[in-house]
Amino acid sequence: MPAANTTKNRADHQQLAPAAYVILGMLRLGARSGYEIKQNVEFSIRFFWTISQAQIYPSLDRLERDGLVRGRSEPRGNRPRRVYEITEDGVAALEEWLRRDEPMPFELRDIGLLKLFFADTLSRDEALRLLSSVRRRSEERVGTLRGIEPVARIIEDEGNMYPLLTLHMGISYHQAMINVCDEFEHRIMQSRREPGGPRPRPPRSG
Amino acid sequence: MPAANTTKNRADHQQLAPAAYVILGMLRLGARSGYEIKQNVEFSIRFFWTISQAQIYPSLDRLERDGLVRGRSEPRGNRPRRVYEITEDGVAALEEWLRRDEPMPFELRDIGLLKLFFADTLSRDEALRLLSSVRRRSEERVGTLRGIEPVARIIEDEGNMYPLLTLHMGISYHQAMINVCDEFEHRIMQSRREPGGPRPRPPRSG
DNA sequence: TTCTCCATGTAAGTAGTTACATGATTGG
DNA sequence: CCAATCATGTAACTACTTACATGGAGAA
Repeated sequence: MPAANTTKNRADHQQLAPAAYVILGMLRLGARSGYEIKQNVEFSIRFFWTISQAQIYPSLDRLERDGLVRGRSEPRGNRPRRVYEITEDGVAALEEWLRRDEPMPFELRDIGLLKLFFADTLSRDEALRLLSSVRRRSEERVGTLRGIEPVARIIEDEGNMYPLLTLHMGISYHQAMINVCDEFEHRIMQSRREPGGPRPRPPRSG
Repeated sequence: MPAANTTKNRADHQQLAPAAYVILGMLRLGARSGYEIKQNVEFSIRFFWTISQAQIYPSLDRLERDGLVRGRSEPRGNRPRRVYEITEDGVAALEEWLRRDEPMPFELRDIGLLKLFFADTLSRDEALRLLSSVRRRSEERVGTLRGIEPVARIIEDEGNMYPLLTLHMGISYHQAMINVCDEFEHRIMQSRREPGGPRPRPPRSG
């Protein structure tokens, strides 16, 4: 057999960086320029995936070299502009990725939960203030997500139903967080004795 | 007045990296060595915050220089070991951080949701397979989290109730994701006509 | 004219991880 | 005696962001 891939021959279904699949996916959904890809990302997946402008253009170049996208210059007046479309190979690569059975880590970095975890150091009222700011944050997030819903319904009418599903996931789990906050707040408020509340004794002392 | 802070004098409540607050918080909760801090992180906050071993030791050094922790050598037999405790200044820094009113971004990077978002490219059955793997992932997560609950209750009995709260948040929002998956699956299964299902027409063609 | 949007490109920085290295202790 | 655990340290890498730079088009 010929010495096919030495190190990083990515043309033949070697796996790409996640950002590359995002680009392929957005092109398939109708985005055309690097700029539009970034817009779409900001309007849709940014709640569970981000991609910076600086990644997009080099990534598009590479995808074109690999034959997964096809680009052509289409200036707007005098302003340079390059539009892309996904190739058959690109669709194949995208679908292969979607089908691929690989671990899908759920990576969360949440300063809110982090602070909350350590909130026992604070007085009860201070801790409750922190809790309520975490709740508010989720309420706001639910608000923005609900604002996006009409657009997602349009996308659905165009034959893509999964964007709406992921939107519902976002709404639901932030709603769940709100509910837990509320429950906890009520429990605490009921067991209210001394206003302000004493700090708990330090751990490992009893 | 004396020329106090030139650039990075962090002793006087300049803000630290999140990792530093994690270390302070874990010390307050009873962790002692760098090793124990890492263990505790893995057993508790890793679901919404991670910290690699390589960060811990340099960070402890710096905290000690700043007077926020106090360390002393306490070897186990011949094996070197350095134990730390949080100082009053350290507690103050920790509490200042907890009280600080700053934006608390909810940063999620989730390949599962990302794939799901683009799932309309797949056939219906393939998409449903993907959906069910996302659901399974959350089910497993709920399982592990429930497994931790008894420990969190012990922590609560020791006077720290917020770790249990953050644990409940994790359980609740994964449960919420499971529910959304189930609902969607049922809706799809009901509207089943042709087995396998046709691919949706590409967008922007009508 | 000025502002915002469209549109691309890149240099520099950094926060973080992976990987490796070392070695003592404990339990089976 | 072997494996797992305890315990620390650091070099190298890399993925990613921030920041800066450029400039045309269209609207107010």
